This record gives sequence, structure tokens and C-alpha cells, in this order.
Amino acid sequence: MEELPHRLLHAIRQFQKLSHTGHTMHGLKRSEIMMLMAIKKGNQGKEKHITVTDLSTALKITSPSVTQVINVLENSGYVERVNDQQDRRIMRIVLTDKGNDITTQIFQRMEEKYSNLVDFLGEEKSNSLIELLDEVYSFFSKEANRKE
Amino acid sequence: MEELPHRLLHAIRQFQKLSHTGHTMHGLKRSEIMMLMAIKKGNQGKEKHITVTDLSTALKITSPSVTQVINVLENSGYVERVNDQQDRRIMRIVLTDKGNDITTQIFQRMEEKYSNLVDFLGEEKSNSLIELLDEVYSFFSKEANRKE
DNA sequence: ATAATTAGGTAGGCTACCTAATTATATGGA
DNA sequence: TCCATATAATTAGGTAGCCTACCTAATTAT
Repeated sequence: MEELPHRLLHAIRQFQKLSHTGHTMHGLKRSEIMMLMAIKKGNQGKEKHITVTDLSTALKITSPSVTQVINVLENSGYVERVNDQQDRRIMRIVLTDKGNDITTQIFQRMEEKYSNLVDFLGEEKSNSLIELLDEVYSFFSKEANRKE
Repeated sequence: MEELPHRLLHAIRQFQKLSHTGHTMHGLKRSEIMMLMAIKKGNQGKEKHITVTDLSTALKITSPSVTQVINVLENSGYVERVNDQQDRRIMRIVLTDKGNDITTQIFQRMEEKYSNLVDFLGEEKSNSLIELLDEVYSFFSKEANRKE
């Protein structure tokens, strides 16, 4: 039996390779899907629509990266940019009807996919996994900061 | 409290973002480090050195991708290509002394890093995590195959 | 007024992959 | 023995998803 740290390294590496599979639908790329979900989530039940900066924070990518994805989604007619009236530097990102429809479908499919995973793992294990992933995330985030 | 599937999705997404941080040292890229480790591991205690095809399988990337990384490592003097005598189509990849030294250091640092993680989590949780990551991996692999 | 900051955008580059086509070699069967 | 096919690796070119460096416009603080 290999040592624990090596087995952990291997399991993590293997798991992280998954990020490049799946998550494409309706001809949208993974990054676009994540953006649409963040926009819908950010706008839910709020009177003010989400901004580029908020999206950058939510998705943990830089604002130029947000801009690029929004450009694609705007050209495809899924979102619109609306100038804020109070602060004219701010762009608020709004889903079009078409964008809203597709994002609703995306949420449904994601819900389905991850519900299946929860069924597969069981509720207890799913909760442990969330907890463990958070712990590892904070461990590596701390480590990354320490090395700056 | 949000629903379990959504929390799981979020935890997984967040965790997978980690793959783009860390893992660079000695001016080597993540892909190059992974390649060096695979070469050293593949050559350990074997009379025949590892091939491009073996590396492709081990790292789960295509053989053209292996070739590219090997080119960089060869130009930097970390590895050498050696023609197989029995089958001259085959290239065997060998670490140079310089390559071996650096890979030994890489293994040490990885060992240290993941030992720290194991210490942080504790042995029991580390084992659970490995098990859970494997389960999720097999779940999504199955799903990806099903959709082909 | 002016300095500093904030929000967002543009241009260009990088990593880590990929697919398709090509070259070189090996091998099983007519 | 020759050929068709298979296999190993490489070459050529592309893509997704980020990044940095820098810019303008607008706001806030002095």
C-alpha cells in the first residue's frame, strides 16, 4: 500500500481532471454556463442587478475575464448590459428572456446531475465531502497566501 | 440553508479552481512537474524506461500532448529520448542527472505538502476524502461514458 | 481644481490541453 | 516476400479559460 500523502495527491489530481469534462450544453462553454448561473443567482430576489465586480468576486476570476465572457453572452443574445443610473461607472448585467430560459434549463440539469450524485453518495457522505473539500480548499488557500 | 446538491456543486467548483494554483517550482510549469513525476515513477525499479504511450496513459492526456511537454523538458536538459532497440518506433524517456535531481526535490516537496495536508485533516478524514474523491470520479466518469 | 480610487474594457499572451494528418516502423496473412 | 494494416510518435494548428498590463470614464476625497 502506498503512503497516505501520495494516495491523497493522486486522488486529488484525478478528481481535478474532471473539471475539463462535461458542463457543456446548448452550445455554451463551461465558463459561459458558470457565468449565466452566477448572473441568475445574483439577480434573484434583488431589485438591483449584479455588476461585473460582483461576478468577478463570485466566480473568483478577474474582471477582464468577466468582461470577455459577458461579451460572448451579449453577442449571443443571452444577457444585456444596463448602465446604473446612480453611478455611471457601473454596468449591471441582466438576463434576456432567452438567457433566462436557458439558464433555468441549466439549473434544472445541474440540479438533476448533482441530485443524482447525492443519491449515489448518500446524504451523509455528501455532507462529509462538502466539509472535506472546504477544509482542503482553505488549507491550500492559506498555503498559497503564506508563500506570497 | 441551501440545498445539498447546490452546496455540493459549489464545493466541487471551488475545489477544482485550486488546480490552477501552486504546483510550480524551479521555473517549471505544473504540466512539466507532473510529467517529471510520472517519468520517475514509471522508471523506478524497472529495467525498461517509460514510453510516450505509457506516459499518455498515466497522465490521461493524449500522446501529442506528451510529446510537447517532453520537448520542453528535453530542451531544458531534464530528460533524454532513447530509441528502443527492439522496436524502433518506440521512444523511451529517461531523466538526466539534472532531471533526476530536480524530480527528487519535487517529490520531497510534494511529500511535504501533502503530509501537511494529512496532518491538517487527520488520518481518518484523509482516508475518507480519498474514498469520496474516487467515488465521485467514478460517478462522473460513468456519466460521461453514458452520454457518448 | 486636483489627486486618488473605482468600475469596466481592450489588447495580447499564456497554459494545458485537443484533433487531424504525417512519418516511421512493425507485423500478420496471401 | 510483399502488402495491407496497425501502432508509436511527431508535426501542425487550434481552443478554452484564464491572466497581466494598460486604458478611459466616473466618482470621491482634499
